[in-house]
Amino acid sequence: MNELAPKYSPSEVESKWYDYWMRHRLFHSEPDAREPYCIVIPPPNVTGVLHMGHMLNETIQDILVRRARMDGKNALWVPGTDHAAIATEAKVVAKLAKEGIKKSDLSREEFLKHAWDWTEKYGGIILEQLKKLGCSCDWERTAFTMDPIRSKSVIRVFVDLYRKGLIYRGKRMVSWDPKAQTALSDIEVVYKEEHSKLYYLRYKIVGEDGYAIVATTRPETIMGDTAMCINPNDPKNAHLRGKRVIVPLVGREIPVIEDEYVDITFGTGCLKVTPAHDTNDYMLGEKHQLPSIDIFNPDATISEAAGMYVGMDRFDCRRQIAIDLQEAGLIEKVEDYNNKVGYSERNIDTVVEPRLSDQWFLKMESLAAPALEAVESDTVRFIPEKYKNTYRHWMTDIRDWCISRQLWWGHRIPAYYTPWGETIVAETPEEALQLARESHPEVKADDLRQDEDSFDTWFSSWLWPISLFNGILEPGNKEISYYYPTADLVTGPDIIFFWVARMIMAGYEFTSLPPFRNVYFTGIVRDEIGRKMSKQFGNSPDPIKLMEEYGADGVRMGIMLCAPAGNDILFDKKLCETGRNFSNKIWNAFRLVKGWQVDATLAQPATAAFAIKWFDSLLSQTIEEVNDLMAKYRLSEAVKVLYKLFWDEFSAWYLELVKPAYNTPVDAATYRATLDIFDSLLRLLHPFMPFITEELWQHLAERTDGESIMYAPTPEVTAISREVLGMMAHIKEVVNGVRNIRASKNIPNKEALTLNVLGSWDTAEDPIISKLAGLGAINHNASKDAASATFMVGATEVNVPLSANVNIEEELAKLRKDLDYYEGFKQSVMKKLSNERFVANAPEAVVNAERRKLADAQAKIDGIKAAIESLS
RNA sequence: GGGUGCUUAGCUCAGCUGGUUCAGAGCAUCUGCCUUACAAGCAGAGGGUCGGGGGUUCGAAUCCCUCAGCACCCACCA
Repeated sequence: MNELAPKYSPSEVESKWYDYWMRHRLFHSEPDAREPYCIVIPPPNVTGVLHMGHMLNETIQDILVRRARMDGKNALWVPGTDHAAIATEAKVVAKLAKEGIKKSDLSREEFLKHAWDWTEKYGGIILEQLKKLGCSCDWERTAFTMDPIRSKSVIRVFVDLYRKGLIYRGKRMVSWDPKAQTALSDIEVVYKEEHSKLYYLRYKIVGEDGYAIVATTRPETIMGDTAMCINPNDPKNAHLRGKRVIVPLVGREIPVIEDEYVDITFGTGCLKVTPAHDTNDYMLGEKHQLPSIDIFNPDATISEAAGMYVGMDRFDCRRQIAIDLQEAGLIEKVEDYNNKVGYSERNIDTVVEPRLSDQWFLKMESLAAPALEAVESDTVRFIPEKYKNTYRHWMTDIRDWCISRQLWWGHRIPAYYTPWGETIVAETPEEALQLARESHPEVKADDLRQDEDSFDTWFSSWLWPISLFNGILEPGNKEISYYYPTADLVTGPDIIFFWVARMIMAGYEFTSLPPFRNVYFTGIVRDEIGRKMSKQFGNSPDPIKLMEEYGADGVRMGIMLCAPAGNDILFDKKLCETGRNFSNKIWNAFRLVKGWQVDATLAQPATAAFAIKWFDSLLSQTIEEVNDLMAKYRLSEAVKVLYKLFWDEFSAWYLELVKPAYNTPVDAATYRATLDIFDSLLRLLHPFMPFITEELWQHLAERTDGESIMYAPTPEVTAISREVLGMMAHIKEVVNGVRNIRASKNIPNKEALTLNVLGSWDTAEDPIISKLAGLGAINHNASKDAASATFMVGATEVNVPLSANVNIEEELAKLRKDLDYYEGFKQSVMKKLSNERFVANAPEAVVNAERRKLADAQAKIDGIKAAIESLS
């Protein structure tokens, strides 16, 4: 085994084992008698590539799935991708533009052909990347939100909701993305604070000399003004009542209306009303029956209806109109102003425009009620809990969901318009035709016109946990009955409304059950200076390169070491280095053990027997701790605990204790026990570091083809001996004392030292201490050696006689410093104990602990004093 | 404007139910070691009045109030 290289190189190992797992279908799950454990992947965009956010997410999911599998559950992780309507369509449009093709020149079918080509070419790249990371997804179940089952599910759900009366179509003011030229839902608008200008415009009062001054941030919309509004309770504008004013530059006469909506304190208290381009103005327009002039084209250039600046971009128009107004003397003043501007979530450089259009909506109120209750009652548990508040807030004030998009890439809305103006919603054109013929038997298929719009991406992904098991089309089938509700959902808090909330609603609406039991919200991955990682900043390291550099296990460790649930994580490559170093540590510990020669005739040394007893206790204790942390989803802490166990306890203490001298064999019992311990450690680590653990596990025992550590059970807690743990703590204290002396006096490890104990302890510890501290002898109840270095173990003084000259002053100074510390400590304890109220009120155990502290401190002080005396 | 978090060592953060596992970890720094498992390593060391102030309590990093700073989410005020 010593032919193993001194450095672990992950690359071949990783691909070898992934192939092995795949070949033996070890990720595959079918319903059986075991308890199910299921996670559905938050489907990444089909044409996306892996970024650090995914790395975090998928690593966590894989840890949970692998752990559940080793806990004996029938674990299933279902992978898949999302068609990502706007994002993908935008990519395809951009690609076509490069080739000189405009979307508007293509038919719907032609465009979709391009989009599918694109999907086939780039789709699934991200899934291959997940394999590199070690994700144990059941690839035989890979799904796509636009594959036949998922598509049919979406259509069926729409028809169902329509027939339940929860869907309506209407002309509404919606947020419009002028670049993608589609409507958006409210939550797809991202507001950003911006420095802008507040223009004070002069509206001439008809029949008078004066002007009414209106403050606006959007002077380019004046062509759409159809009224000016004042507050009826505003004395300073009372003179405008019933008057008419003239829109500057435009010259149109508009009425002055009154409405309490207007804020008297803002600007001049006069508001220009542009019903076509502002949500509030739209409401005012409806209320006061004002005409509406839509001055924008769908791409937000100025339309014919504006009558001027036609064809100009809205922002160019704003600049130009400001100049023209200035020249015409129609600007009173311009102020700096900060306001919030809405951007399109998917085209983040595009300012959305409120726009009146026909859209499809889903009524949310009845859907929200059970979904809210589920989270409030912890039927669906949020981790961390703080997101319950966010969720409640949104759910109690939920607005109807605009589900139609003016896109081609997506599920086309199954609504058919008849020549006589009826709307028929049906799953297929055939069904629609049949329904149409009930009233008009003569109607032909060509007479029905299908709605051009498609669905919001989230209108398909909200069904994901159900549709993956075909639970919409075949409710109650074997798979959905077994795997659903799924166990855990792992996702980012940024899509709590987009996805999580809606899945819960869909769960109750279509299955009467929650879609999952627990939602683990990860943090947002940021770079080392706190910026969100994104392509725009170019601050996201390429995960594939990271894995090449540090190994998938190293990267997984790196990201988990800094990923507490719900807190943002500042990712630093250095953590992957820590992860890689850890892999190497495991590798080398293994090299050591496998390099030992075994001599079956040898008796087991007491040192080794003790070490095994101690480590078994420690292992059990740690398993308990890790179980608890895993149950609380504190994965990051679990990882740290295991890291410490392997590195600090197993490698630095245990292996040093059982290690035979160079070129001497080890006894069989110790060897066996060490392999067993190694086996337990590998199993504990496997969910976090699947590759290296599988690689080393194969060397521990013979195994048949197809066996894997993946299915080795999580180690169980056996006996924990407080006594042995206590002994080891004492041993470490003595050893550390000696090592400290060696370090400060520059004594090489090879030089054997003698220990004079001015007192005694269990001599069973002595061989262990000697081995670890490099001692020649330990003398109990010894007397003081004049030339020696001193340290305290508890209240017992320990001397190390030194051949070299001892600096008495230095020793004394050290002891006096210790003395000061313990005197101070004793004072504080005494103060506590002399406080009657403390003694009366504190629990007895606490008081007793304080008394013990006092006694210990006193003993220590006496010991130190004696030491000082003997030196002076 | 409303809400939710955060502030602990130079940096990034743990610290769950107040009390000897309460002042911790990793990284960084410093010292000494290429000691045949590992320099991607080993053995040591230094470093913090737990953001400020107040309160509750026998006892506060931990609970409450308040101030300051930061972050995020939600909200139609031009």
